[in-house]
Amino acid sequence: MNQVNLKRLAQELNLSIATVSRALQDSYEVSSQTKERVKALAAELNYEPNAYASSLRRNISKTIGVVVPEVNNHFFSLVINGIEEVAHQSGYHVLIYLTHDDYEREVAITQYLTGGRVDGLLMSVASESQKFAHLQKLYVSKPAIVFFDRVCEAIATANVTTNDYESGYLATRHLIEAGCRHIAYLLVSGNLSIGRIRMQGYQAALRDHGLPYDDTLVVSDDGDDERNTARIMDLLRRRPEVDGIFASVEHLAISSYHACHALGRAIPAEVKIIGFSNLGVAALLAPALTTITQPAYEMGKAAAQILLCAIEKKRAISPGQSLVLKSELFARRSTAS
Amino acid sequence: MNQVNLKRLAQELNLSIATVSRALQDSYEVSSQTKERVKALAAELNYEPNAYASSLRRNISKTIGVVVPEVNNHFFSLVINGIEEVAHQSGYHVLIYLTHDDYEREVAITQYLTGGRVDGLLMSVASESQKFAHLQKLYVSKPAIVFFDRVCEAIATANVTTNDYESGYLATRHLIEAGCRHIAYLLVSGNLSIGRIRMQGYQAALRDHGLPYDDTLVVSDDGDDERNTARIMDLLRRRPEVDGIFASVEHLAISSYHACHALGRAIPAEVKIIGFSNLGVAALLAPALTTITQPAYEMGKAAAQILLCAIEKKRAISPGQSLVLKSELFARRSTAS
DNA sequence: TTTATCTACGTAAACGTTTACATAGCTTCG
DNA sequence: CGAAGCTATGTAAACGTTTACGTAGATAAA
Repeated sequence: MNQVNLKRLAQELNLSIATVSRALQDSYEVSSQTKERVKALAAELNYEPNAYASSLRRNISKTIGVVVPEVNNHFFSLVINGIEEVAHQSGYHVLIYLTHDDYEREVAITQYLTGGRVDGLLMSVASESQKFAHLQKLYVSKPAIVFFDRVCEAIATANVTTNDYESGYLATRHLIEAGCRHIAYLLVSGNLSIGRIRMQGYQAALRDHGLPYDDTLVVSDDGDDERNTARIMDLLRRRPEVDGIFASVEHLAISSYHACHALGRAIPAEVKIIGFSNLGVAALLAPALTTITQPAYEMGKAAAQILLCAIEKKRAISPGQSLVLKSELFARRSTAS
Repeated sequence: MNQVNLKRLAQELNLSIATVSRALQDSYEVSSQTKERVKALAAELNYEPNAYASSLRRNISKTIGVVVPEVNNHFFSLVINGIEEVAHQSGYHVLIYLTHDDYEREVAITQYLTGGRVDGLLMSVASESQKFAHLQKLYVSKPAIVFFDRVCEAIATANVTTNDYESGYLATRHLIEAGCRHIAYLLVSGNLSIGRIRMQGYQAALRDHGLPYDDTLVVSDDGDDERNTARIMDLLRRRPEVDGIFASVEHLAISSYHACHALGRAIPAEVKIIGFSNLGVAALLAPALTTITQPAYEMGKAAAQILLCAIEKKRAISPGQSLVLKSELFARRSTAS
C-alpha cells in the first residue's frame, strides 16, 4: 500500500517535489501545462495532502475546537450546527470536547489545546469553573478564543451572548402579568454569569412590580435531573403559595413539569412555568411550555465568524467585537391566566 | 513569544532533544533523576507536545472522526455523548462532521478524511447516499471505519445497529393490539437500510395479523419538517380511515402530532401514534408519545470501543464484530386504547 | 552584444517529534 | 585482564509539506 504523497507524484511526473507542491497550490511559478499534468495525476491517484505535515510546516491547523458542557442539549446542539456550518464553508475542521460541567475535565481539555492543535477555540465554560487559571494559561498560549453564552469575564476577548438581563426581566414580568405573586427562580449555577444576570433581571422585575425578593424561593441546579425534580417538589411542598416558576435553563423547566405532575399541581391553573429553552417540541408539551428562546444557531454562526475572521486575518480578538443577540419570548399555555 | 518545545527544554537542561523526548515518555533508557529534572521543567514551562509533529512522525493522530447527518437530534447527540466518553477515556480527540443528509457533502467530507487526519471513523451514512464509491475509496485508504445505525452494507466492516426488524414488528403489533386497522408507515428514506428493515417488520406484523399491506399508506421523508407535516395531513385527509401512524424516525412522529393537531384529529382516540424516538420529554407531550427508544448512548460507546480497540491493536475490523443492541418500547398515552 | 528581467523549475532547509543506531563509561564474569 | 553486557546519553535520519533561495534558459531592454 504505497502511500500517495508529493514524492510519489514527483517521481511519476519527473518533477521535483517543490514543483508538484506549487502546482497543487496554483502557484504562479508553475506553467499551466505542468499544473494540468500534476492535477490530473493527483486526481487519478486520489492524492490528499497530509494534514499533519502541512500543519506542522505552516503552523496552521485549519481546525477549531468547540468546548461545551453537553451536546445532548438543544441549545448547544443548535450552536454546534451553526459553528459547523461556518467552519465547513471556510474549510475548517471542528474538534469537539464535552466538559459535562466538570471543572477537572475542562482543565484537562484546555491543557490539550495549548499544544497548537487548534487555531482557535469556541467555548462555553463549565458551570463549575470558578477558577480561571487554566483559561488564562490557554489565552496566553496561542489560540484565539471566543466565548458564547457562558462566558469567562476574566478574559479579554469577544463574547457572544444574549440579552439575558432583559430576558430575565421580561420572563418575570410575563409571569407577574399572568397573575403570579410568588415566583420561584431556578438558577443554573451561581458562579455562571448567565445565572447571575438573568437573576438580576428577575429581581428587578419583582422590585418594579412591588413584589419582594425572597431568596428562599431560589433553587439552584444540582447537576442531576432526578435530584433537581426532588428539590423543586420540596420547594412546592414547603411553600404552597408558589404560583410561578422561572427556570433559567431548559432542563430545570422540564424538572418543574415533572415536579408539578408528581404533586398533582395543575399547570398553568395552580403554577405557571416559563423557561429558557430551545426545545423544538415546546409547543407540543402538556401544557405547551412558554419559553425564552435564544437564537442558538445564529449564536454559533456569529461566534464562529468572529473567530475565523480573526484567525484568517491574524488579528487579535478584542472585547469590542462582542455581540449580544436577542432572545425571544414565546407565550404558550403554561403561563396562560 | 518563544515557543516551548523539546529543543528549548533540551537547551535549558543541557541535554539532547532525544533524551528529553524519552524522559517525557518514561522510557526505561533514561535515569530517574534525569526524568525528574525534565518533567519538572516541562511542567514549569507548561510544555505541551506539538500534536502535528508527533502525528506526522508516528503516523498516528489519536483522533477519530464522527460523521453524522445532524447533531440537533436526540439520537445522534446521545451517540456523540457515548463516543466522546470512550474517546476521552482513551485520550482520543473527536472531529465532527455534519452531512445534513446531503450526498455531495458526505463525499467532500470523506475526501478530507483520506488524508490521514483521523485514525478511525464512526459514521452514520447520509440518507441520500445511494452511491458508495466515496466510502469504498475511504475504506481502501487508511482509517478504520465502524458504521452505526445507518450502515453501508457494501462495506465489509463492523456495524452497530439495533434490532430494527423486531422493533418494526413490535411497534406495529402494538398499534394493532391497541385496535388500529389502517396503519400508516412514515419512512425515513427508501435507500437507507434502517428504513427498509423497519418497514419489513411493519409488513410482517400486518401479515401475521391478517391486515393488508397498502403502499399508499406509506409516506416518505421529504427532508423538511413543514413539508412532512403537509404530506401527513394530506394522507389523513385522503384516507380518513387511517387510525394508526408508525413513524420510523423521531421528527416524523413530531410532524404527525402537528398534522393531527392541525386537522383536529384526537390522539389517541382517533389516531394512535408510535415512533422511533430518543426525545427526553416524550412522556411530557400532549399526549405522551409511545416510543421505540434506541440505546443511543450505548451504541455510541460500543461503536467507539470497537473502533478504538481495532486502532490500538492495529487489527482490521471484521463484520463479525458487529453488534445489535435492543431498542425498548415505552407504551404511553398516544397509543392507549 | 551585453545586461537585466522574467519564467519555470530544482535544491535544500525547516517545522517538532520519534527512534534506529552509535557510543562512552560502567559493571560483571570467566 | 579482556570480553561482554548494561546504562544513560547523543547523533542524525525520518515523517510530508512548504518555501526561501538559487539557476538555466528565454526574452526584453539598452
